[in-house]
Amino acid sequence: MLNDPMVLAPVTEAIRVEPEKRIRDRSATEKAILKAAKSLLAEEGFQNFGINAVARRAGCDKQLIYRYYGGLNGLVEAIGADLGNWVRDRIPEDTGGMFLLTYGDLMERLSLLFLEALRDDPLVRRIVAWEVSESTEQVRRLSEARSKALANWLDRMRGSLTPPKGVDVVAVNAILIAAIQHLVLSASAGGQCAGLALKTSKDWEKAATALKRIVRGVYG
Amino acid sequence: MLNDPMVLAPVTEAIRVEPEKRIRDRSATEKAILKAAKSLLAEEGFQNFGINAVARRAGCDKQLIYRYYGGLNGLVEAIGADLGNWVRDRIPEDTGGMFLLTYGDLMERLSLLFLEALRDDPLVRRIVAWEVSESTEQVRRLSEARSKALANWLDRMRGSLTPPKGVDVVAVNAILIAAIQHLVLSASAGGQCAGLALKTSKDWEKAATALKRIVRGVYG
DNA sequence: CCATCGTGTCGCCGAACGGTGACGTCAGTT
DNA sequence: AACTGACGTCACCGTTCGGCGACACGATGG
Repeated sequence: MLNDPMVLAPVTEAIRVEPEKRIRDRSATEKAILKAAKSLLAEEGFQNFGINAVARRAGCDKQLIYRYYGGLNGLVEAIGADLGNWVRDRIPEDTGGMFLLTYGDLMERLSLLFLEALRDDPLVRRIVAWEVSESTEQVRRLSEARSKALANWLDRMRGSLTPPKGVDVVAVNAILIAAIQHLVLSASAGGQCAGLALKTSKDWEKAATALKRIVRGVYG
Repeated sequence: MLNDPMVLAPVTEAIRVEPEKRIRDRSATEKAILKAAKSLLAEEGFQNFGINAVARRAGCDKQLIYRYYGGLNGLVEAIGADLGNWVRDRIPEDTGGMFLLTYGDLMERLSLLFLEALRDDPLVRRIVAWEVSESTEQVRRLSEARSKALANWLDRMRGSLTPPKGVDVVAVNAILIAAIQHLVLSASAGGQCAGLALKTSKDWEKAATALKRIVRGVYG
C-alpha cells in the first residue's frame, strides 16, 4: 500500500515545479558542510551531532557528507584539524604589555588567558565535554590534537623562563588546566561549580582571583 | 552517534535477570529497576541511558518504569536521592589517625580522599560527566544534590578548624574540586589529562603529589 | 554527436527510540 | 463465587537514526 507507485508519481511531478538548483561547486559545498558541522556541534553539543542533523543544517544531502568526508568520522577529523590552530587564533601571543619576569608571572597570565579563551569558544567547550564523556577512538584523536596544541602553546609562551626546581611542572599544569576546563564546563552547563556561582562577571572575578591565588601559591 | 559498523555488531545487551517467572512483587521490581538503572548508567554512561535499555537490563517491561517511577525523570530523581548518601558511604569520616592541625592539613587530606572516592565510583563519574554535558532541569537537580552533599561533608569535616583569613575559601575549594573531577573524568575517558598520563598507579602518585603541592601552596 | 564523470537529489531500508492502549493474570475483598 | 484492582506482558504507533542504491543533471572531452 505504501509502495503504490500510483501515489508517488504525481507527487514527484508537483515538487518539480520549483527548480531551485544548488550550484555545482564541490569546494563550496565542502566548506558549507564543515561550517554546519562546527556550528551544530557548538550549539547543540555532541549529543545531537549526527549525519542527518549536519546535512539538514548544511542544506545539502547527507550523501555528500559520505562522499566528501567519508562519513562523520572524517568530518570530525576535519574539525580536529582546525583545533591545532585554535590556540593561535583565539589566544593572544603577546604579554599584554606586562613583563613576565618569573614562571609564576607567566602561568598566572596564561591561566587567565586560557580561562577566557575557553569561556568565549562554545565549540571547544563542547569538544572538551565530549572528551570526558565518550571514549571512542574518534574523540581520543580530538583530545590528542587539542592537548598537543595546548602543550605547544605553553612551550612557546614559556620562552626562556625556567620553571622552579623540584616541581613536577607537567603534573601541576595539567591540574591547573583541568581545573579551568571543568570550571568553564560546569558554568556553561549549570551556572555554578561545587556551590560557587558562575554567572555574573562578578562571579568570574572571584573565580579568577582564586585561580590566581592558587597559581601563585604553587609557583610563587 | 558516530557508529562504526564494526562496533555495531557486538552490541550484546545485558542478559535477562532470570528465566524464572517474574513474581508479583512491586517493591522487588522497583528495586530491580533502580539497580538496573544505576548499573546501566555507571557502565554505559548517560548516552545510552533510556527507558528501553533500563527495562532490558532490569528484565522487566518498560511500562513498569512508567508506572512506578513516572518515566526516566522519576527514575533519575530516585538515583539522585541516593547521591546524598554517597559521601557518607564512600568517604571515611575519620582522619586516618592523623592529626589535622591546620586548614591546610585538612584540605590536603580531603582532596586526596575525594580523588580516590571518585576514582572508585563509576556511577558518580558518569553523573559528573553528565552534569557538564547536558543542561536539562533533570541533570541540574542531580548536580545540586551532589554539590549540596559535598558541601555538607566539607563543613562537617572542617570541625572547629578555621580557614585562613583573606582567602575566598568557597572559590578556592570549588576550583580544587573542579580540578579533581576533571582529572578523574579525563583519566577515565582517555587515560590522560592535558598531556599527563593517568593510567598506572605511578601516574596517579605524581598527580597526587602535584595536587598536594597545590593545596599546600594556597592553604599553607 | 555521444559517452563519461562529477555533482546533487531522492527514496528506501532495518533498527532503535519513547510512548501508549489493551490484554492476561493473580490476590484480596465483598 | 463474583468483583475489583494491582501487577506483569505484549503489540503497536510515529519518529528518527545511519547508511545505501539509484537516478537527474550538467560539464567535459573524445
